[in-house]
Amino acid sequence: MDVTEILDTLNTEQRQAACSDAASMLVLAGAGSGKTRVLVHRIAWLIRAESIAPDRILAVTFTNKAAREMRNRIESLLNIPPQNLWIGTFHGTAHRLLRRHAKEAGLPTSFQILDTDDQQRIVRRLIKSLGLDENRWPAKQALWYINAHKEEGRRAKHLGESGDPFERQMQEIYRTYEDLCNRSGLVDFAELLLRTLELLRDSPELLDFYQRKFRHVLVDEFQDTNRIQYAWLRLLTQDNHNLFAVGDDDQSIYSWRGAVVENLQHFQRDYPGHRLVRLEQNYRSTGNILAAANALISQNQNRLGKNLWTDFQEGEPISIYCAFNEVDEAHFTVNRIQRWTEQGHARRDIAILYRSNAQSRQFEEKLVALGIPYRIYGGLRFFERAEIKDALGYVRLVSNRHDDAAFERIINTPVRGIGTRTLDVLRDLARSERVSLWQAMEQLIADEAIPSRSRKPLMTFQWLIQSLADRVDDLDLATTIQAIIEHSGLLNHYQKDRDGQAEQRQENLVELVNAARQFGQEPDLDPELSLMEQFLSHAALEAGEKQSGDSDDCVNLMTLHAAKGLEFDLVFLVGLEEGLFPSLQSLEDPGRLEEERRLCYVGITRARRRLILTHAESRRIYGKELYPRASRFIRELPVELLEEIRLTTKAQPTLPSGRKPAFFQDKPGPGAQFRIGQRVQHAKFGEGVILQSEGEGAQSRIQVNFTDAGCKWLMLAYANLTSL
DNA sequence: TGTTAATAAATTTTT
DNA sequence: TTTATTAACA
Repeated sequence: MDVTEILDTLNTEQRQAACSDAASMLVLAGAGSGKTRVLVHRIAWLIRAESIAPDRILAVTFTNKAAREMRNRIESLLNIPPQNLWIGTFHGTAHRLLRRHAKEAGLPTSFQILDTDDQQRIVRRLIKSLGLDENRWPAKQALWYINAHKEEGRRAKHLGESGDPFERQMQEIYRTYEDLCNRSGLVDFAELLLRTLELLRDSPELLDFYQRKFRHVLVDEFQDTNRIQYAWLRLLTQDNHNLFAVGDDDQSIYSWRGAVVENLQHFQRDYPGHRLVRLEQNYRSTGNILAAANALISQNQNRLGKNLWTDFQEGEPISIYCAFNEVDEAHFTVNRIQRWTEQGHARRDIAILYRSNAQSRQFEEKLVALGIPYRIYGGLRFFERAEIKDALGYVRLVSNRHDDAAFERIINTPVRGIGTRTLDVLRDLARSERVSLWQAMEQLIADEAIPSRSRKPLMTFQWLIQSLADRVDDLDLATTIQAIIEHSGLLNHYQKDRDGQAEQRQENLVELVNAARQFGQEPDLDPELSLMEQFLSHAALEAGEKQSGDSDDCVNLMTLHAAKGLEFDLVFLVGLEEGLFPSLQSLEDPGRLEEERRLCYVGITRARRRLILTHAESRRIYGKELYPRASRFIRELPVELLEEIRLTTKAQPTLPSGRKPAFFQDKPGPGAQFRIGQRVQHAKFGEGVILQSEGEGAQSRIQVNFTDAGCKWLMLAYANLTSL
């Protein structure tokens, strides 16, 4: 087999990594250094040069998208689809193992996956049923508690006795939640991972089998792994240490979600004899952009260390625009976008990156006003939409009557006269008898213990689900879902236009049937499992596209987190202000601040050719006017790389030193006596010193260095300064 | 049972 | 400011 083509296109370091003969390998892959390339070529190398059977390679990623891309690229590199190659997300792979070994894992074969929304509903309801005050015990907090413990591998039974009443209460919630999930056959995202870890750990035969099976394990985005994921990788590679990890500590931006960057160090400790390769040549950005990124990230402590370089030109300087407020910021940005596209550049190569989703609105408004197509990343995804989840709720209950999450969701959707009181009785009964809500309902109906006014709708519901199950028995997946949507009354329910979304919702339901039909044609389905179950799992694990592609050539708007892994010719990094980016919550904590800085690093390194940073002097946040200082991240960039953009109406005449601009000296009114060096008082900013001025008349602006608020450019006309 | 008024909360989100 | 959730109401 000719393997040169696998190696030809790689640089020295990439090649070292791809065809290494060391068991374990840690690849520190800087932004834009070709990390996916290395992974793909490594797999190709293993198959072609080392004759490893594809089914003995496991490659794990974090997102479905990354997994898909890797699969596609391997296919095109090898020219054939590598059969039985295990490429998938951590959760997808865990799910696959749990389905295969449900019994050993202590799960019913028909277990269902809870997404975050389902999980929160369950916890909220559970807190209620424990008779707790929802204000004192917010579901969100309990959710966080549960997930954090699961991500650390701790079950409720592992938690020690505590004298702390808060801790005790949380433990009880956790215990009850675990109990309920077990009874209903429900598995949340964290549970998928933890369960799989326990499965392998507690079953020596299985562990042995998979250790032998997977001769090579490869991981993408290794810096994002949490404790469970790392423990799981270690377990699988315990005997041969064949772990190939690719990551970048400088792009670790998910520690708040349980990612443990230290896993990079743990790797070095736990895999003695590993080889370490740094990929530092960047194939994406101009020299200036990389210099800025390097300078910024060098401010962080405890890095493994890495310096990006490129063969490309220096390129243009990095621009900074200081806007008056968030409206001006959007105005400026969108004007620049228009200018750029008029020069013949594609919109799809432009991105506006912000710290928080709330910032998108201003930009949207301006884009709409100028008729520039755009796309926002990060809305509801297809399988997360209410109507879709309702429909799937019926499907779930039909296939597993004990699925309490599904039961809760659809018991009164569409409304069928089952009110809160009846539900409370049901929940109490279910809890005290330790049965599912469905069983509680059956019991309640049988006992005739409730008034017939509440009993009747329950019976109707029971009959409905039963009849759906009968009707659907021998139908295929798509027809089943179609039938369920029609006969459950959901379609009818969503025909009523309450919020102008009726049409969209109905379309989505039709689309769901299409999706189900298409799903039946998928090539890599497991013939051992029912199609329905696989479809439901698919819906939970891969929530679908964020948005249907309305137009191909769109300006991209997204958060910095969402931008990781993407690249654009022109990038606007907006809202660079203290308290916004870095975020308010991170200002006090050096660790969190470093993560913000890494986030900024990620943002900068998204840009291929041109990077424009903006910040505003005044910004409305939650209805309050704030006057934030420019972000420290701007100050951390080398001045020589930067170019400040000023929108002056007229060119400023160069004046002999000592002379001040005329308007500055004899402008009538309260501003008359302002001059450079003058101490002034501002209503919001307090005292400061005038540094310089620019512009004429109504456009004239002055720069004032305030004692407390820092340096600001102000419109002289609105600044309302008094001299001191 | 659906509407409305009040109230609270408000980063980031791969699965 | 916006948004979601809940309590009150007709």
